[in-house]
Amino acid sequence: MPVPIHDLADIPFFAQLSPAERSHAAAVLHEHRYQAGGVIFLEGEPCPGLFFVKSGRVKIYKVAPSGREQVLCIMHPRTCFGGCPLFDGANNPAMAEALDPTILYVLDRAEAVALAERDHAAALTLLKIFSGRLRLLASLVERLSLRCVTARVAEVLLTYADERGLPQAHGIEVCLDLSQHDLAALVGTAREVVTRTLRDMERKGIIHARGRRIVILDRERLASLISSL
Amino acid sequence: MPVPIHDLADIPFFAQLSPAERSHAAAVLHEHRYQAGGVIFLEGEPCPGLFFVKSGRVKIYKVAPSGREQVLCIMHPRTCFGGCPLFDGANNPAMAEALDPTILYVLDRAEAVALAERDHAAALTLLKIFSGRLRLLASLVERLSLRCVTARVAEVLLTYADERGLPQAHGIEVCLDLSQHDLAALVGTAREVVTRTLRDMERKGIIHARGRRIVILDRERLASLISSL
DNA sequence: CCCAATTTGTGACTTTAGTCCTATCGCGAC
DNA sequence: GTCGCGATAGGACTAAAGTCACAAATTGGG
Repeated sequence: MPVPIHDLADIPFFAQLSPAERSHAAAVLHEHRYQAGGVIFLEGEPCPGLFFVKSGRVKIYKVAPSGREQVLCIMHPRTCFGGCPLFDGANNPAMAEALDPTILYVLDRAEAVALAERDHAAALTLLKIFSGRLRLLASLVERLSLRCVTARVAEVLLTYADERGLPQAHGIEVCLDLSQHDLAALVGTAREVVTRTLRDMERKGIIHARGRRIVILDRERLASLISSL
Repeated sequence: MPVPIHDLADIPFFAQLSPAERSHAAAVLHEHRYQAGGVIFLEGEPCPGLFFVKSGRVKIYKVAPSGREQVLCIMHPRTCFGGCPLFDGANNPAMAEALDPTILYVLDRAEAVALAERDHAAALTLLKIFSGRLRLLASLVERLSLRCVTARVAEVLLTYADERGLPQAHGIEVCLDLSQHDLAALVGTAREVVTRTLRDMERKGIIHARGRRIVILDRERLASLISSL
């Protein structure tokens, strides 16, 4: 399954490659499709390669024996994941699952390693990507350890509002496009606790939740919750 | 303050450089000394460069407004830290503080970036290092989110036992060389909780704690605590 | 050796968050 | 429409962890 070159241009990692490398990549990439909920890989398995999200979203997460999940990161289109096992030689550190119907481009393990070893610019790009990822995980650790559930939920809402919020009559409308189960896994708590937290915010007039769409009525108060407790 | 070249040979990052790059590094490195408790850098500051631990240990951590700390990582001799801001362009994601009297070698920000851009092997080495760091943080997130305090303490004890434990008459002796305050920050809880957890394990005959030295009496039972709750 | 400062140990209490269970809602398939 | 299923709401209870206050022990300087 060869991948059209022009489809690679909008993925930053490929955009940055030399034209020669880019067309070589296009020739060796594989396209994979998943339906929502489809498993991409499991923790502990050897990593098949470097994954790029063409469309859809991918949830990278850990699972406890009890079944509780903790999301590490949700990968959006144009981003890549699955790189760390290629360089530290170990297996997948977490699970990956499609949140939406998703199309991924996969660069085989051997091809990806060879590319990083052959192309200095590609290696530097990966270094940048990994740096950002480290920062993200560090801040996740901070939130989990040092902030209460309310603060964590508030932060997710505000982050999404800033990135994707639609200004509206009564406030900013955010569409998380996550079930409460996934939202709970994202903030590291149980589903019921998220329900209660959202209800609470609604009762206080801070947000108005209708299904997956949430309208932020009082941005100030929501922001102040981030530092609560 | 030039650094003797032979002092660099035992730091993996430098060992892997070409002799020319290594001697250039030696010429531009700065040596910094800190006493125990000395602040190396603060979260949010611009990062001055890439740090290498010659001797001593460095605690990388986040602080809450309340003063509670969460350790991300304790850096031992021969390891490096402070790299991520060099490549993602942002500021320090966390604090760094010496746990012991510590000697660091510092490669200026500009020198470090230039080295990674000039020397492909150095970039790949950093990629390996960052990969390991990502895995470490991911597992920290997992522990914080999905495991109880007892399990987290048990895991730290066993990890140290495997890395540094001295076989002894009644079990394996571990010297954490951490105050309970730092141990609490390492597992992400309050000091009192760590005290109680250790006392509990002692009462059950799993460990015997005398000051900072802990003897693991029943490895099996300690290991089984890791999956508790 | 002794004092001050830090570290450790403990009890009592509060708060937060997790669990269990049941009810209701809402959407899609048919 | 309506049946059924998964998602959401919510009440009641439990358990884990955080907090506070203070006592005891240890350590390292002088």
